[in-house]
Amino acid sequence: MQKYRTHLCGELRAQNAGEEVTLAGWVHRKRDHGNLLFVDLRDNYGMTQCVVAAESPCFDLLEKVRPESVVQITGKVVLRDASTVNPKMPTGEIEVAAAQAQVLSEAALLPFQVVADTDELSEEQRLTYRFLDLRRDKPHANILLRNKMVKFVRDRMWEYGFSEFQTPILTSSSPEGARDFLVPSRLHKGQFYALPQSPQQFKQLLMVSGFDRYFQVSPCFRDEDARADRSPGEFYQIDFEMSFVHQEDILKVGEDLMCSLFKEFAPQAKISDAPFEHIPFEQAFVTYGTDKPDLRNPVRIVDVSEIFRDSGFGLFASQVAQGGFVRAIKTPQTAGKPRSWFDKMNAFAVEAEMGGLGYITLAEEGNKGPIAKNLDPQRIADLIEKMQAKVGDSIFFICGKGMKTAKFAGQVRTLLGKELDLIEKDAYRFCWITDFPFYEANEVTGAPEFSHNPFSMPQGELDALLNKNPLEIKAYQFDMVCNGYEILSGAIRNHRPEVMYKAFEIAGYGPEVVEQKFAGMLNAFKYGAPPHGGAAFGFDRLVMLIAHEEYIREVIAFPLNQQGQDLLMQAPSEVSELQLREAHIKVR
RNA sequence: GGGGGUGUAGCUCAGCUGGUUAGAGCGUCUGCCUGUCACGCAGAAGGUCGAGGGUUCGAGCCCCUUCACUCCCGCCA
Repeated sequence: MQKYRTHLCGELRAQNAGEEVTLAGWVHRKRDHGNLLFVDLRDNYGMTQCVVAAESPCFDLLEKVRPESVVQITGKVVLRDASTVNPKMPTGEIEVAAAQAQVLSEAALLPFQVVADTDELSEEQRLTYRFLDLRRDKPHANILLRNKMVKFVRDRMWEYGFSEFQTPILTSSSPEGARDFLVPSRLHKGQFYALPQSPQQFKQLLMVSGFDRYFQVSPCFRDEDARADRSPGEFYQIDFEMSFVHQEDILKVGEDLMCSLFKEFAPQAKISDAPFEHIPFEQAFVTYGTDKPDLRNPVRIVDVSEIFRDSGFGLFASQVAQGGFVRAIKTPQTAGKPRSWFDKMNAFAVEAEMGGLGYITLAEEGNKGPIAKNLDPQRIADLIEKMQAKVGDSIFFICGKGMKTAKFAGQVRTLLGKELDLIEKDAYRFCWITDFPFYEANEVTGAPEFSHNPFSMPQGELDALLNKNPLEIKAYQFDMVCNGYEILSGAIRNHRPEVMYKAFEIAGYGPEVVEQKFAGMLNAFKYGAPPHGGAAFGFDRLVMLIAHEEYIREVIAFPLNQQGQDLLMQAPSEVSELQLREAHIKVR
């Protein structure tokens, strides 16, 4: 039987001239000169121009065939004249003189132009016809990039001595965290499986089983609303877990993996050297106003509350006296900005319902701005010293209480970085956020409750739980952040039942709750569990960063839309009465 | 659940202060064209202005309701 193709569409070069070849692919573009026709034939690997003379037996067929049809073309490779060489195409030195052609699959009229490089298509169009969208250069390249990255990561993990596992997709509802996707059980009326939010408990059980180092490219399911950097429904993690390790051993693996991955796939970019900076969680909210700082932005936030304590500037002084704080942001060479620019910054604060954004500008002829008039010279001098500010700089002030104000300072930092074009270009800047609080106070009652992850080990272990103020206990828990995205979350796990009981007791749960919620794991820990810990990278986000995409759906072949629907497969959809009956489901 | 934006030809969009027959580019179709590579030239077809209601002599434009998509907040151990 004749082969569909002898060569790929990106393959032919000048040295193939004279060979008879057969290509198969999609009709990318046609240029019809009446008695001479050019057909660009495209496949996964590239594009080749086929030239069809009026005398060719396949002229009529190719002249009529629609774009995006799949055709097979046989002919001789011919060198192009110097004047008709196309230096933009890798195959531009040659063309195939079509002698025979066959339409393998005729394309209907297209809903949109697949090859148009100017029009931005709507998300809805693209996802409804995702198979066409994925033929386009950039989406196609993104998926291939993802494919290479997953192989790279897998190879590295194997080199590091990790074993690869598969863990169940049909499992039980997890006690904390996001909303579960539920799957009704046919055999057990009224009972449900849940899709895993992560393989958390399974990977810990594998450690108890003695496998030492686990990893998985693992699908995770969370029934929460979408964001630009958060795909609805499902996503993939590079999940790993290690036995007999301390926190720094896990960090080392994460750093090595990221440094090698980003050097491989973003060789031109500037990349943080390992070890990455460690920023304690609470410090992150002071200096950056967020727990996922973009370190490409050089702007920093400084606490200057003490300078305003008991000062003549009543508004700030009274906030400080009431337990609030004043945070300052220095911006270089902004004193010359027009008044309107400072007004714009202030308007941002007003819109965020933060009152306003006071500032001082340090100019030769004297300090200006609303704050300068109300603060005595000594305090201004202290401020300038603390901020290491100089003539030409401005200092912005954020004053208030609590997390809301801290986060607002972070928004101002981001705005100023963008506004003044200070964000470092072509760079990936990594850091660790460490020392997450183990408990946080309930907003209403003030009682301690788990702030993040009840699986993680409190720093100081049982001793800390017994002797410290719960709200001051930190966890061996950490995130990795790159360019403002949280790309990893991990922890040293709590593998001691007695510590777990105590940790839950402080959060207000009796032993029966621990036994009920973590039956499997707790039972396993009673029979000899190694100290262990691990982490998981958000793989889609890594691809997104390297592909320079703003939206995570750009690196997922078949993403759900924002409403969690698959427009192509029409999911979710209604099911038959029989299916419902077997699943013991009655739809109201 | 809340807030913002968008919705006009197959696609991407314009449409002024409410005023004649709703436009452009691309695509499609027809004709012409032997060196293009986003080929070119000439012509044609193509519209429930998201839907419903209202105001008005008159609505793509104003008002109300509603739907869809999208971005953000909530949510995401």
